[in-house]
Amino acid sequence: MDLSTSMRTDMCGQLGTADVGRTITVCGWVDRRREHGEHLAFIDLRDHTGVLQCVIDGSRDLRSEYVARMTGVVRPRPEGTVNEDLGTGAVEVDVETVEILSKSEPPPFPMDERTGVDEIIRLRHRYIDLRKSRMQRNLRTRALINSTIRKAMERQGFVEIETPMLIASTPEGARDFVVPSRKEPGSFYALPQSPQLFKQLCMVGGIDRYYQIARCLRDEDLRADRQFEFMQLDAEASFVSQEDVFEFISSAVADVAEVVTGDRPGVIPRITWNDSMERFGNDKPDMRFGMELVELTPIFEGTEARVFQAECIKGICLKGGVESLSRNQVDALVEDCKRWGAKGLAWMRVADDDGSAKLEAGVAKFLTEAEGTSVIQSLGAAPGDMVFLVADTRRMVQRVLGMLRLSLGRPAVDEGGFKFVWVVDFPLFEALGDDGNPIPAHHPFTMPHPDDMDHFNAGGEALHEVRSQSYDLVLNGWELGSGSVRIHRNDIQSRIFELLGIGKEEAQSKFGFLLDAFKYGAPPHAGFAFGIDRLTALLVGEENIREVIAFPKTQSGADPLTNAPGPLDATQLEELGLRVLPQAT
RNA sequence: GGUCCCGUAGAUCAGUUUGGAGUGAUCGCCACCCUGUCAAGGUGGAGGCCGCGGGUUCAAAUCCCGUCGGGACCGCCA
Repeated sequence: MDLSTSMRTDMCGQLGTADVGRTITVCGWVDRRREHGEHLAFIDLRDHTGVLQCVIDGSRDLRSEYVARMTGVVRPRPEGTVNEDLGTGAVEVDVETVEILSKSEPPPFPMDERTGVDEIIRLRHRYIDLRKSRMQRNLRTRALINSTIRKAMERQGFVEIETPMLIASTPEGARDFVVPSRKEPGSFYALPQSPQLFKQLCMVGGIDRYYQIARCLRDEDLRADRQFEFMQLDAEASFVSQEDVFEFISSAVADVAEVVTGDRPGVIPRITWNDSMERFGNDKPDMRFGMELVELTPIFEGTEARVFQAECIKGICLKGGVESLSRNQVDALVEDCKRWGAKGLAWMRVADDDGSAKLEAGVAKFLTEAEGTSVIQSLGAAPGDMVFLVADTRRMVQRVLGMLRLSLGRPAVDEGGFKFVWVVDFPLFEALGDDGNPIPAHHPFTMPHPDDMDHFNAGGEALHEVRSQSYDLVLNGWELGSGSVRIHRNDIQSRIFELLGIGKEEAQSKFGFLLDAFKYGAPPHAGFAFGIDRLTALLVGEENIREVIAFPKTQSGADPLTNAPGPLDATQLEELGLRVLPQAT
C-alpha cells in the first residue's frame, strides 16, 4: 500500500534493492544509532513497517526515539555488510538531509524486543509500548479481524445496527456499570452488558439479520481473559434455527482464522454439554490434548475401599508421569485438588510387573487386584504412567479432575493449533437456587429444546432433564461466546418466568419493553455473540487479552496511564445530586 | 470475599533459604575516543527510601506483622 504523504515518499520497512538509485524521504523514530567518530554514523530509523539503516556523514544529535525525517539516495550496501536478519538489510540510505522533528527523553524501558518489561511500566507509557512490533502486530491483526468479520457478516446479509450505550439497568446477570443522570437526579443509566435486548427488538423490527461489533461492559473482577469492557461480534437473525446460526458464525470465524493463520479450519466439531462435562470436566473443553476423564464408577461398585465408596469415580492418566512428576509436585497436586473442593486426590504409579502393568504406591494398597487391573485397562495406562482418581459427587469429580487435567496437560497458548468446538445442548436450568427456584443456565429468554417439552411442561424434578437451545463456541479451552434460540412465544416465556419465580409484575418491570414488543408480532429468532479480544489473543498467541487491547486496565480495574478511576469534584457531584459516603475503615 | 506468586539503579535480574563489613551484574544514560557498524567497539562517570509502615535483634534487602502496587487462579462473570 502507498503510504506516502507530503512529508515522506516511502516507508522505512518497504525499501529494497528495487529502490536503488531513488532519492527518498522517510520519517520515523531513531531505533538505534551506531557512531563511528565524526565522519560516520549509522541510524536505524523505524516506522511501523520496519527498520531502515541510514548512513550519515558527520555527527548529528540523534538519540533513541527522536523523531526524524531523512532524505537521501537508496544504495546497495557494500559487499560483506548485508544484514540478512533485516527486511531492508540489502540496502541503506546515503543521507543528504536530516531534520529532527521531535526530541525524546530516553525511553523508560528498553525498546529492544528481547527483554521482557514489567507490564505496569509498559501500561504507564503505553504510547511508547505501542511502537514495538509486538503491539503493532497485535493491534493490526485485531483490525484485520474486525474488518474480516464485517465482510463475512455483510456477505451473509447482516446489517450493522448501533445500539445505545446508555440504557436501563436490567438486574439479571453481571453487575452493571452505572451512570448517574443529571436531568433526573437519583436516576441512573446502565452501560450495556451486551446489546441482547436491543438486538431482539431489532428482530421484532424486521431487521432480519443484525450484527454489530459491540462494546460490552461488566463490573466483575478482571482476569487474563476478562476486562471491564470488551468487544463482541453480536449477531441475531430471524426465521432461523440453531443450525443456521452455526453456519453464519462458523463462516465468519473460519474467515478470521484463515486470514490470520493462513489455514482455514474445517467443519467445527460439536460436543454436547453433558459429554463435555463427563469427558473434560467443564463446559469449555480444550480439545488440543487428550487426557480425558475416564468413568471408573462401575469398577468400584461394592468396593471394600472406603475412599472409593462414592457416587462417582473418574480418573485421568498422565503418560510418563512417574518420570515427569516429583513427589513434591504430586503432593502439591493433592493440595490443589483439596483447594478445588475434593476430599482428596488418589494417585498411583504404574509399574512394570514382569511385562504387565501394575499399580503401586499411593493408594494402590487399598485396591483389589481386579480393581487395579480394571483401572489400568480403562485408563489405557502403561508402565511409567501416573494415574489420578477422584471419588466424590459427580459434579465435584468433574470439576476437580477437569482442573487437574488442565494443570497437568494444557499446552502453551501458541502450541497445539486451533481447535474450535461447538458445545451444544446446555441444560435449561443450572440448579436449584436458595429460594428453591431453578437458576437459568443462560438467560431467561432461551428456548427449551423441542425434544424436552414434555419434561418442561411436567416441571419438578424433570426440569433438570430439560435441555435448552443454547450453545457456546470454544477455542482451545477459552469460551469465545455463546448464543441461543430465543423464546418468541408468550406462553413459553410466561412459563419460564413462573418457573424462575418471577411474578408478572416483576417481569413487566424488568423486561416489560421486550415483552410488550413481543405482543406485536415477534419472528422466531436466534443469535450469537463472541469475544473479539479473546479470539484475537488466541490467534496471535497471546495468553492475555491485555496484549491485544491498546489501553487495557490492570487486574484491579485501574488505568495506570490516565489514573482512572478518580474522584469527582464537588461541583460535578452536586450537579448529579450525589453524595459520597465516607470510606468504611 | 479467598488462595498463591512477585516488588532491589531508568530497564532486566542476582543477593533473601541460613540476618553480619560498602547491595552487585548486564543493558540503558552522560562525557570523551573511534570511517562499515547493525545487540557496534573502547575509556571514564553518574545513578539505590532494597515498595511503604511497624516489630524482633547488638545488627534487617534478608525474619515476623500490617499495608500499598502488580500478576495467576477460585468465587463471581445470566
